Amino acid sequence: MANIHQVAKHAGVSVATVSRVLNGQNSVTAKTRIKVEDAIKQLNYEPSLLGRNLRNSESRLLLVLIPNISNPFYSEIINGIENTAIDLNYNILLCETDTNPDRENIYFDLVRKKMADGIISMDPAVNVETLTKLGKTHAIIQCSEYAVDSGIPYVTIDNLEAAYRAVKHLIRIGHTRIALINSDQKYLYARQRQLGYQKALEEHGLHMDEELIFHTQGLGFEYGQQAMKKVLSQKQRPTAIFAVSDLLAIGALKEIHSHSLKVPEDIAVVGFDKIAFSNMTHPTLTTVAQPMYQMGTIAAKMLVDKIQGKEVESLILDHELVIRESTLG
Amino acid sequence: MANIHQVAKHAGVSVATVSRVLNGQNSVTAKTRIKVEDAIKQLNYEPSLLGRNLRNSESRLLLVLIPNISNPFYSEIINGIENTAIDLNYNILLCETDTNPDRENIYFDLVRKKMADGIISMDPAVNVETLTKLGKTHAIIQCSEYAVDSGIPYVTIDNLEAAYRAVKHLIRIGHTRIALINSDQKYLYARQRQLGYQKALEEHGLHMDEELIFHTQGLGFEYGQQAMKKVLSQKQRPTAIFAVSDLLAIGALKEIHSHSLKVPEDIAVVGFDKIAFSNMTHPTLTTVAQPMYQMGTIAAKMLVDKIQGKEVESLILDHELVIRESTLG
DNA sequence: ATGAAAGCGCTAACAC
DNA sequence: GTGTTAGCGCTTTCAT
Repeated sequence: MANIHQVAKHAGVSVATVSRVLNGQNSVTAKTRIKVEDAIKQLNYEPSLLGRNLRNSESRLLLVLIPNISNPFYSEIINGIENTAIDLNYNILLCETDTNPDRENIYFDLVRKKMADGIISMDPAVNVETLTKLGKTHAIIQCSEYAVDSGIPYVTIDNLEAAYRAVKHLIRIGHTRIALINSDQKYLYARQRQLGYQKALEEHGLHMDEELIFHTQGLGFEYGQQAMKKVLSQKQRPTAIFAVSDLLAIGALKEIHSHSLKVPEDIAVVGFDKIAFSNMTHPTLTTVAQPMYQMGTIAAKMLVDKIQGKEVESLILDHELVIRESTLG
Repeated sequence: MANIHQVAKHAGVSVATVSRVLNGQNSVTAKTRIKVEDAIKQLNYEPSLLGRNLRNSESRLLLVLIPNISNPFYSEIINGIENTAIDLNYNILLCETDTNPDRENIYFDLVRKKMADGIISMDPAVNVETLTKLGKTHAIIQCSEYAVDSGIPYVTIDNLEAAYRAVKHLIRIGHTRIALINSDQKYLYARQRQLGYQKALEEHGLHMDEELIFHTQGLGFEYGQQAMKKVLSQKQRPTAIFAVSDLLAIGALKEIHSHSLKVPEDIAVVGFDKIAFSNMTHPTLTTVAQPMYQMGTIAAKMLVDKIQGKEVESLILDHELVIRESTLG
């Protein structure tokens, strides 16, 4: 593997000139440029990013912290991040935290040790103090979930409003006994969506029955299924379910079916996120669409801006209620 | 941000000694070590990986090339890769190729330019020649899919045998008219699974009807749905479907339902991969379990071995037919 | 337009 | 056990 010195020697120029050619500076004669390019080709030279990055004090790597890679909600976001990163000549270091502080700390070290230029965090609650502190000295953006007073810019949607509209839809089509399948209250979105649920009920003079609120221990469908089991064991069964994620809603759907009940005839179901699979269930799932791809795109742009020292403002994106079969009739 | 020199100065020792402390060498007096550690703490020093990596001519990054991040089949594999990488003190650079040669080339450059120490490729067919060539000079492992004569080690399963068993199961429970929903034949696994399908039919003296073989243009469920539409438009409807992936099978399921047909009563369905969703469908999906997590684990180990110059052997892992509701009765 | 040389932050060979 | 120093491969300032 040749280095820049050998190229310079072979081309009969100085390393500075080679570097100029490499970086497309126009202060090089066409003739000299040709010589250098020939040498590069002949020696099969590839400039080392290790050298360049050290010199430039940057890694051109963005750390993406994601709780769980298997959750399809994040796939779309990552898509947006990656495409934007590529455009801006960055690459992403995808890191799964499993909501584990130790794990997250390993990844934080990458930015502390200059192996990453900044962080997009999607699970800031894991380690709020550390994140907040790190945010003072390093470029960080929060995406979807955010720690409110971390002072770190975020991009997200209005979860309260979105949940409010979802539940209002259920009320509008005649439901009065609506269960909430929520995840752990440690998540900001969980608290916000619950507030939206309450707001809708109150606004329509419906009694908010604590017995109709179920909290899951995890985010996978199996937890939706478990929760639904509890819902169905109630003496007075609700006629509708609002689940705070499609995954939970799909688990609920499964459980409803296994009791030979029909959706939406016996029970209507609304999910949240509009993951691809929500359109493949039987029946298809009414859900709240989040602009996942766009959110990723924006988070990446914000982060690169931040890295470059620009001012960055938090952003709240639009959502949309998508009515499908699970709430028909 | 302090550097090693400032730490050395502050501690009253040389940079070499600081480096020794940093790397846990035991040739340092306890007293000296303390001094250094104090200085590190006081200065809030974090060693730069940029410097270290340049010096060591390594990046400690593994490039993971994946066709599509939204496909849940890969999520589990990536999980295995990442956990193993962390254990071995590496990190992963996750890159989505979208089966696009240009895109892949951008990523190949990362390893050519020393920003990654090796590659785990999951879609080697995109760019076989380039990959083969790169494999001569760089550490590469193929995972799941592989280019047969690239000479690059791989870890996978026996796709022919797995498909053979899946179809045999359908035959055993009485089906004689079995359609194949296959993806593009450009994929090795698609060709291998089709051979397994044929083998099972032949072995039972069943006629292989070309009209029962359907090729999709893509891998998402919408393509399974499309294919199923064609299947159902046949004059003589098959009684069973073997789809080469769960995603396709789930799309097929959807289409079957929308024709008010019942699975497995009217049509039995078998998928492939055992993705998490395959247990959430209605009915649950009979499928072939691939050891995705283990495959990722092994691929990562193989790659690190290769990077360290060790000999690496290709590996074929076990699979398992998981019989669920979609083929009951 | 080009070259010489310093230096990014680190490790390790060598000397004591 | 510790220090001195070269050098990993690059970019950039300052000369010329």
